[in-house]
Amino acid sequence: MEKGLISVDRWAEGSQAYFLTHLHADHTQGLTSTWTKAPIFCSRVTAKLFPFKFPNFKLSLLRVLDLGSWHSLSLVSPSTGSKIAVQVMAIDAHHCPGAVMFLFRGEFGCLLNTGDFRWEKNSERAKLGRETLLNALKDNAVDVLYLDNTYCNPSYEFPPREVAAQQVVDIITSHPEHDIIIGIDTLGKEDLLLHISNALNIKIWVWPERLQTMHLLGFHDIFTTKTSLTRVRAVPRYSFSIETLEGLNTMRPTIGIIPSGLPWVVKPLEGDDKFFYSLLSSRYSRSKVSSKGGKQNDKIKGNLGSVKRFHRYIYSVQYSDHSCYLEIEEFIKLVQPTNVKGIVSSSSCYVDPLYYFGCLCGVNQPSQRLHHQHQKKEGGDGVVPARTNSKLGRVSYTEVEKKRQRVVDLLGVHKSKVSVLRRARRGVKLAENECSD
DNA sequence: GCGATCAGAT
DNA sequence: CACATCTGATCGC
Repeated sequence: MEKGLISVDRWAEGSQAYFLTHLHADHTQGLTSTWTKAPIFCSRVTAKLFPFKFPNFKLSLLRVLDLGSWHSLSLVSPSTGSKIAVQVMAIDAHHCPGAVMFLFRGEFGCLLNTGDFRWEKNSERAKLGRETLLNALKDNAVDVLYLDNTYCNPSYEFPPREVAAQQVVDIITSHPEHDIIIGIDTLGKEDLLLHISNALNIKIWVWPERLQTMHLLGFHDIFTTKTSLTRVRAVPRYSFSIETLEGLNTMRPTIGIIPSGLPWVVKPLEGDDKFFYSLLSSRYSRSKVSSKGGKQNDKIKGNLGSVKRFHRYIYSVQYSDHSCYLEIEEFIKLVQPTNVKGIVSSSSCYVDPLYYFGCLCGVNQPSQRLHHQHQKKEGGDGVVPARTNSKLGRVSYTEVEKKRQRVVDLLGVHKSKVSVLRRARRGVKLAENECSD
């Protein structure tokens, strides 16, 4: 399939159909209320939330895809003018409300773009998703998997969300006299808040725009904007800081909980050496974290093993809407793609999924790998540009046959000119600062 | 002055 | 480091 037919979460000129996996800002940059380029395909829940984020958007351009069934669209080859039939299926991505993966098939082959996704093994919802995917893949081998590689490193381990949610509840119940604030984004982590509300039989405070979102999602009696009704408040994550907590504690005893798969980084403040540990990597988070309170802070009561209290007022709980490393591995084993490409493209921390999972993919069977590496040295045009993981001091790269290359260029990979330029600029900076590599 | 874009911070 | 998002500065009209 040629370039310029389809874009997933990319909004540059030149495609005939655009696909939106979910409504987080990093997947909609470039998309505006004045959009007229072409139809946008998304899930029903995303379509419902869409006008709230993009007021005055011309809604006739939105196309809802129901989950789990094939939809056909007919595109036109820009070069030959001939019709190209494309089928697409949206599959629950278990990320935030409305988030889906897109599975495409056509004469070009079969492509799967996960968007952002979480692939938990045991929840009922996850089992359903697994069945849907297996059924869809029954007759199709995935040529290229575009993968949410956010946590594509074995050091990223965290429990299922159900477990993490209970940890949050346990923290709250162990602070019966405290106000609680929880840092969240504009979308996502609703299940966590529902779990808290159910377990403790309380309402949860949210800020007014967030309440509107909750209402659009169909939650009507659980959330409130009246501070007096509850001691648990979900606040915007960007407003959540040590200073915020220090300030709140001058009024009432308050603790903060930050739910994230990432270890939370605290930078020491000048002249304040009371307590601060930098959790620079989850590698450390499993071993030692201690404040003046010592180990009792580390494990509060029984099941709170991965909960970190890294400040007297702040707890970090590993509640993540992205897949951990082992879940990514499970997913790749299930899909068995010929090739994998990461969709998280932030400059310096990109990990090529093939670095860890190449051996699970058709194109990198050991027997072929050596052959391809030899070819690479000769500079064949089937080479995908290499990415470096300088932290590991290793270079990872992918090799595909020419036939595959055309598919690679198709989906989810063409970036806007701006982002290319920006990345190039950052690349220059990096090169200046860390030229040792 | 306004919207779009970018750097920087949380 | 990054998650996803905000603020404030700058750019182009």
